[in-house]
Amino acid sequence: MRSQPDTLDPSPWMPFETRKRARDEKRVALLRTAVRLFLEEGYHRTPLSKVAERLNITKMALYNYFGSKEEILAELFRLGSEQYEAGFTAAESMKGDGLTKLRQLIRAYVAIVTDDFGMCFARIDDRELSDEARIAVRRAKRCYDSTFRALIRAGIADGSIRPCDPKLAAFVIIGALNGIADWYRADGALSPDILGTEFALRLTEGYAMQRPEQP
Amino acid sequence: MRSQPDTLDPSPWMPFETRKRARDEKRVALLRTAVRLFLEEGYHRTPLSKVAERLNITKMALYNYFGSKEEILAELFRLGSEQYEAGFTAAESMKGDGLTKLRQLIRAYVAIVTDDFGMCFARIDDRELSDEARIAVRRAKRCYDSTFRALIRAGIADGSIRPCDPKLAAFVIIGALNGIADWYRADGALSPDILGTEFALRLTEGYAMQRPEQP
Amino acid sequence: MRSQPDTLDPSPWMPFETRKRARDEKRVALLRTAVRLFLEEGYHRTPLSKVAERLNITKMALYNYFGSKEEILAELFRLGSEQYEAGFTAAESMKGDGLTKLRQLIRAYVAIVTDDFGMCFARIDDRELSDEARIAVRRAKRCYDSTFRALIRAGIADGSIRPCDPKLAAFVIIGALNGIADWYRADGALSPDILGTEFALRLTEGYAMQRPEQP
Amino acid sequence: MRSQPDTLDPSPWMPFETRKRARDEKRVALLRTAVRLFLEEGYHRTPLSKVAERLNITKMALYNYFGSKEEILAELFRLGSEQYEAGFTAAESMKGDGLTKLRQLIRAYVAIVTDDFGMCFARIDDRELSDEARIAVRRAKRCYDSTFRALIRAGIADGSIRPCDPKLAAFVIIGALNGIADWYRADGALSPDILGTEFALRLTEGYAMQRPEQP
DNA sequence: CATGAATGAGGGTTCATTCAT
DNA sequence: GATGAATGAACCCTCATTCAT
Repeated sequence: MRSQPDTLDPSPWMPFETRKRARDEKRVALLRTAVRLFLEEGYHRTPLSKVAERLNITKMALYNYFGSKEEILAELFRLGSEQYEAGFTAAESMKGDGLTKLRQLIRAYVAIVTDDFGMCFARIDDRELSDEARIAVRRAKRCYDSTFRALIRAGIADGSIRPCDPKLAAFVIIGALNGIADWYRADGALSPDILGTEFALRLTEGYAMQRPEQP
Repeated sequence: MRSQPDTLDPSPWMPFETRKRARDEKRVALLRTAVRLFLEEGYHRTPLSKVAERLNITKMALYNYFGSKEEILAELFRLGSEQYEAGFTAAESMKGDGLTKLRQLIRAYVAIVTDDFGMCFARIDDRELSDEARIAVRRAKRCYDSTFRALIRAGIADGSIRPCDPKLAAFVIIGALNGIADWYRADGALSPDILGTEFALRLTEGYAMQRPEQP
Repeated sequence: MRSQPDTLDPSPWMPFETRKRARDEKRVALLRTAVRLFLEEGYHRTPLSKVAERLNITKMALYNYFGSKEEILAELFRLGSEQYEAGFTAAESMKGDGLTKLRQLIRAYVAIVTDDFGMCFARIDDRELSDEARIAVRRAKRCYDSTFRALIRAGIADGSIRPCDPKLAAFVIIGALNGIADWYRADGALSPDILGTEFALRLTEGYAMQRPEQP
Repeated sequence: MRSQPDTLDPSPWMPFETRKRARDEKRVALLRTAVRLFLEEGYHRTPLSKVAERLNITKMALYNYFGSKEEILAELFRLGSEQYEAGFTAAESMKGDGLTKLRQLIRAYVAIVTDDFGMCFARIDDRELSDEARIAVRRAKRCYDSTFRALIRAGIADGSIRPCDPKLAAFVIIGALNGIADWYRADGALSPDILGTEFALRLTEGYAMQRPEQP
C-alpha cells in the first residue's frame, strides 16, 4: 500500500518505525476491543472470534499480537495495573495531610475504576490468569490496599482523620469504590469527575475530624 | 421385607417421608457443594464432574436433582434471594427511626453476604443465567437497592439521617457491603456478627445526624 | 384393590388367571402406547420415559414387561407381522381367480397398514432391531412381496391379469400401499374400508384383463 | 514463496479461486458422505464421527463447513429439494397433453428418488429438522403433490386421462414412486432410466384414455 | 410389581490453538 | 502478517439400563 517511503523522512528506519507504530496501534485496538467485550459479556462468554469480528479481522490474526487468550487478559490486567500505579503515585505524592491525600486517592481510584482497563483489573476474575500473572495481580491488589491503609494511618497520625481501624476503613472505602464498576455507565449522567468528587467527600466524612461544610 | 405391619409404626408413610427427606438432604448437599465450588473456582471453571466428585457420586447422579448446570445456578440464586428477603423483611419491620433500621439492614446484609448462598447472589455473574432467571435476579437486586434508598429517605424525613443523595449513599453502602464478599473468609478472625456491627456503625456515621459516641 | 377373590369363581387359580390377565392387559396397553409414540414422534425421539408418562407409570415399571427398548420394538414388529399373516392368509385362502385374490389382498393390506401395529411394521426403520429380529422382519417382508408376486403370476396364468412383470407390478402396488401410511389419519375422512376398496380397484385396473365398470 | 509474479499466471485471484473451489469440493464431499451414511445407517445411528472417519478427517473439521448436524441434514434436504424443482420444472414445461406430462414427471421423479439427495428428501424423517427447515420441507412436499394432481386434472380436462379422483391417483403414483427408494440399489440391474420408463408406463396405464399398445 | 437412585455409554458442540500456506 | 483449515481437549447432556429397596 505504502508505495513510497515518506519523502520528508529520509531515514530508512522510518518505515520500520511506521510499521512498528501501526503494529502497536493494532495491538492497542485489540486490547481495547477485548477489554470491552470481556467487561460486557464476561471473559468466558467471549470467544476470541468475537473479538476478532469486532475488529474486522480474523481470529487467527490475533495470534500475531498475543500468544493466547490468557495472555491478552494478562496484558489487560497489566494495563489496568498501570492505571492504578499512575493514579496512586500521583495521589501519594500530593502535598497535604492524610485526609487530603486520601481524598485525592479516592478521586484517582474513581477515575481508574471507570476506565476500561482499570475496571477490568477490578472486576474480571483473576483466577482466569496463569499462576504467575495471578500472583502479580494479587500482590498489586494488596499493595493498593496497603496504600489506602497507610494514608488512613497517616491521617490519624497527623490528626486529619479520626481514630479508626485503618484496615476496616480501607475495606469500606475500597468496597464502595469497586462497587462503582457494577453500575457505572460511561454514557450515564454521572461523570467520573463528579463521582470522584462526590465519593471523595462522602466516603471520608465519617472519618474526617472536621465535617465538611454542608451545602 | 417387613412381612407384617409393625403396629407401633406410627405411619406407613414413614418410609416415604424418610426417603423424601433423604432426597432433600442430598439436594441440599448438592447445592452446598456447588455453591462452594462456584465461589471457590468460578462457575465456568467448575465442571459438574467436580461437583459430583466432591460429593462422591457420578456426574450423572446430579441430573436426578437438577435438569442442567444452569438450573443449579438458578436455584443457588433463588436461595440467595431468599436470604435477602428474610433479612430485608426483618430489618424493615423493625421499630425505630430510619437510621436504626438502616443499621439493622446493614447488619442483615453482612450476614447475608457472608453466607454462601447470599455471597453467590452477590458475586456470581448473573449473565450465566437464562433470560428468565436473570431478569428475576436483576429485579430482585433493584428491589434491594430500593430498600436501602427508601430507608435512607425515611431517615432523612424523620431527622435521623442527614440530608444527602439517597441514591449515592445507597451505592456507597451497598458497594462497601458487597466488597466484603471479596475478602471475607469464614475461617477468619472477623465473624459476620462483628463485621455487621462494625459496618453498621462505620457506614452510617457519615450520614448520621448525631455522631455515635466514640469508644 | 381386589380384597376378595371373585366369589362366583371358586377356583383358587382364578386369582392367578386374573392377575395374569391384568398383566397382559398392561402389557398390551404398553405396546399400544409405545407404538403410537414411535409412530408419532419417531423411535429415537421417544424416550421410554415418555411412554411411561403417557401410561401414568414410572419408566422403570416398563422393565417389568420388557427387557429393553429394542425388545418392545421387536414385539411391535411381531404384532405387526401377525396382522400381515392374518390378512394375507385370509386373502390367499379366498376363492376366486388371481385378480380377485389380489384385490382382496390389497384390501387386507390397507387394513393392516392403517392399523398401528401394521403401520409400525411398514414404517419404522427395522435397523433399530437386533440382528436376529431384523432378519426375521426382512424375511417376512420378502415373504409378503412374494405373496403379491405369486398372486399376480397366478392371475396372469388364469387369465384374470394381463401379462406384466410381476415383480415390478408388486413393487408398484406395495409402494402405493405403504405410501398410505405416510398420509393416513385415523380421524380423517377416508376410512380404511373405503381406502381398501378404492385402492383395490385403482391399483389393479391397469393390470386387469377386463376393465372394471366405471361408475 | 513465488517471489516474482508469474506473468503467465492469468490471474492473481487464481489461488483464491482454487482454494474456494477446494473448499466447495470438500463441502460437497462431506454432504455426499453424510447422505450416504444417513441413508445406509439412519440419521440417528450415524454419529458425526463416522462421517468424519469416512472422510479421513476429524469430527471437528466438519464444523468448518456446517454449524451442526441438523444443519447438514437441512442442507441435504435443500439439495434434494433442488433435484425435485429441476425435474418438476422440466416436466411441467414439456409440450404435450396431461398424460404425456404426467409420464414425464414420473420419469423425472424416478431419477430424483434414485439420487442420493432426492432419496434423502423422500426417505429421511423430516422431524429431525428444525421447525423452520421442516416447515419448508413440508411445504415443498405439498407442492409436489399438487403438481401431480394438477397434471392429472389437466389430463382429465384434455381427455388424455380417464376421469378419476386426482388426489387418490396422485397418492397412488407418489406412493409407488417413493417406494422405489425402499428397494432401489444403485448397483442393481435396474437403472433409473429403465425404472423411469417402466413406471411411467405402468403407473399410468390404468388412467390412460387409450391403453398403450401392448408389446 | 413398582420405585427412586445411580450409572455408563455415547454424541454434539464450543473453543482455544496449531498447521500450512 | 494474515488466512483458512484442522485438531484436541473439555464439557454438557440424553437416555437406556442396573441396583437396591
